[in-house]
Amino acid sequence: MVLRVTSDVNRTKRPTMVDVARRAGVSLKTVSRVVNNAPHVQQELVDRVLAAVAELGFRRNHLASSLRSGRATATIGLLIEEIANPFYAAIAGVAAEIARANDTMLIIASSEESPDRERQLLRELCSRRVDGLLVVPAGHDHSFLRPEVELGVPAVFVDRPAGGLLVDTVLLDNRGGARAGVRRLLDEGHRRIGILLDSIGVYTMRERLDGAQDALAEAGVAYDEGLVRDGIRDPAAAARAVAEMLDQPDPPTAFFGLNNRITLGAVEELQRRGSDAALVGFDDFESAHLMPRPLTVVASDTRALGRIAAELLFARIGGDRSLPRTIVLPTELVRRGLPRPRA
Amino acid sequence: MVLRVTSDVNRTKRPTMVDVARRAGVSLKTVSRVVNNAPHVQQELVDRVLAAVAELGFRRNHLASSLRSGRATATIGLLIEEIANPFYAAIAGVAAEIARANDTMLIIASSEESPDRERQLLRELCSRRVDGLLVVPAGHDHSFLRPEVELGVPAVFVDRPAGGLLVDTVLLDNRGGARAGVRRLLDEGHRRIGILLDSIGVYTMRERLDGAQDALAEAGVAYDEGLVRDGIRDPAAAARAVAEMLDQPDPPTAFFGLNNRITLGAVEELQRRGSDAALVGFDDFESAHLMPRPLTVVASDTRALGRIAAELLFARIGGDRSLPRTIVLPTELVRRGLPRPRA
DNA sequence: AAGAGGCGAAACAACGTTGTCAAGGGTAGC
DNA sequence: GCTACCCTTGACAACGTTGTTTCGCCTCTT
Repeated sequence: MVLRVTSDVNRTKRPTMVDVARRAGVSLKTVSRVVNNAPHVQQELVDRVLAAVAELGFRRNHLASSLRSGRATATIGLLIEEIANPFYAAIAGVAAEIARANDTMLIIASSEESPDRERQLLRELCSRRVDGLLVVPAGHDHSFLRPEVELGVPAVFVDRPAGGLLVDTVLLDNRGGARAGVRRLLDEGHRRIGILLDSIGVYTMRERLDGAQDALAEAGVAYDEGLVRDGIRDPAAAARAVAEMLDQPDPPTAFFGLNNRITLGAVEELQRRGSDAALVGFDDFESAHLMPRPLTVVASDTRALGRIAAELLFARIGGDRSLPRTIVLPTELVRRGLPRPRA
Repeated sequence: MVLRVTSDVNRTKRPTMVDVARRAGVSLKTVSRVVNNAPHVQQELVDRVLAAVAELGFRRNHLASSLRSGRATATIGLLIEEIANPFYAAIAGVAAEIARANDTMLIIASSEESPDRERQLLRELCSRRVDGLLVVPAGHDHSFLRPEVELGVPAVFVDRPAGGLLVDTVLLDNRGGARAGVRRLLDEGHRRIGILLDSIGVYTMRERLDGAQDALAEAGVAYDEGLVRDGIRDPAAAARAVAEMLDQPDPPTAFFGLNNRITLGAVEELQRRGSDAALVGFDDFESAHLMPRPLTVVASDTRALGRIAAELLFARIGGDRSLPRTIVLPTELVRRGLPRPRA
């Protein structure tokens, strides 16, 4: 027998089942059985193998394992806009919990609102043979995913619908929520309502704007495009927009912020000025109840959104072959913020 | 030639390079070359192969690829406590950005403060042959990672040090920051300062408590254990603790919240009562400047924490073999919140 | 015109694991 | 005592890809 000097020197290569087998004096297949807790292995051999595994620091190569077995990779992909945004962080949080409950790892990718990047990332996820995809879409055409979906990779779209692809979808009642929010302002007597939105190109924003228009139409108030500001990406931009609108002749007496970051910026500016303009915002946020002024928010259960989507995905992974569903979650109008100090 | 009926029927199996090769009438290896943009392939064959790839919807199997080539998997693992917490979300956000800049995917796993789960998840990540690990540790013993680290899997610990393992570490100046925060309260004349912390078992909490004690000692103020509340996990618990302490005889005139969630709960309770007790909090948060009362926070650059750690990790992945480093980032005392309304 | 050299393409092996099958040995049933 | 069956173990092939080697052919050189 050739003396092998590599036992301690060859630290650069990871030990494989072959190494473990040699060390334990058993066959490769027996190692495989022990590592996978397969039955019908003598206790003594099990012990020898486990000892060798521990001594060598062997760790099964998950890549080789799932390549050979053709079984699932126990990985799902989550595509969102941006992790640091609390809305997506909440979705990612539940997705992680549910993935964990299903012994599955979670790959998170950020599209940063770019359809190109979205396509590239989804392709990359597929190439890693994820068992399923959770997607908050940035683009409007997802037909490029059709081959994958037909090949059996389940996908669930979250918060916004897919374009050109019939898949499970979980949405919020954006239109109804916005309608209720604006109606509240109208009920309070406001007739000039400033509307602040991120980007009209985004599905949720269009829906919310439609809902706002619904409420205006129902109340017989003319829709004034001069009161709508598009392209507001962050709180600072929202604050500037509010400032500009208030400085105009015949300024708005109320504002409707179409997402949480916009609302935050609007609160800031109104507070800075001591303005008593009313404010309703879409999306709840953790510290909304501590806002220094009364604030009505169109709240939705973000965790439920993520949970339902993830559960649906794992049902599909588990073999559910029923027709794709679209689920719409309700929103709720909630009064938040601190009571206004007496004048 | 045998007529193959499988072309459209066999939708259940994914096309492989062999299928593409057959379709394009070239060898397997030529397909591999085309897919990998290798040189020395006739343009005509390239076109035929690409056409076959498109027709079949072929996507390279990344598992097989990195198994065979032995190259990196272009994946890193990030272990944190909980994604939904803004602190970790910020870290995950930068980690994702930097991973993306390095054409790498990011697997995020949540330990939920459980050392057992932490060990299990890290092992699982290693078994997937990630190229590197970013770890916000939950446990205190990480010697189980030694075999992996010695085998060349780089690991960078973030926010808390590793136990029993010499690896790169990026920390905040917890002790110095807490010392500065408490000193501010002492300078303002406070002598009874309530201290609220999550868990003394957590490194950062111990450090911050030590820093608070430093400041007290320097000012010659006796450390009163009765003013310290441990085990405060969420804002509601913080609010309850503040309420209890204020209802005691000889209540604190100031509070020090040792993390953002605790501070949030304390703000809430102080505001509810209209108490004028002072408050300093460790950790900044997005809406801190909108808090309804003056609030001094020990702010640190969370994104920098994540960025430096991720950059260090990719330097290691890129081949940096220098000795492990420990980097401590400074904190800053910042006045936030709204000016107190005139009495 | 013949040899050298290089390029294009294919055949083959291998990555680390698991599914399949076969074989040896022991035991139970008749 | 012999067959049949099960338990245990191992040899071998295969998953889908890429590194290596080989081979043929074309071009360039002298």
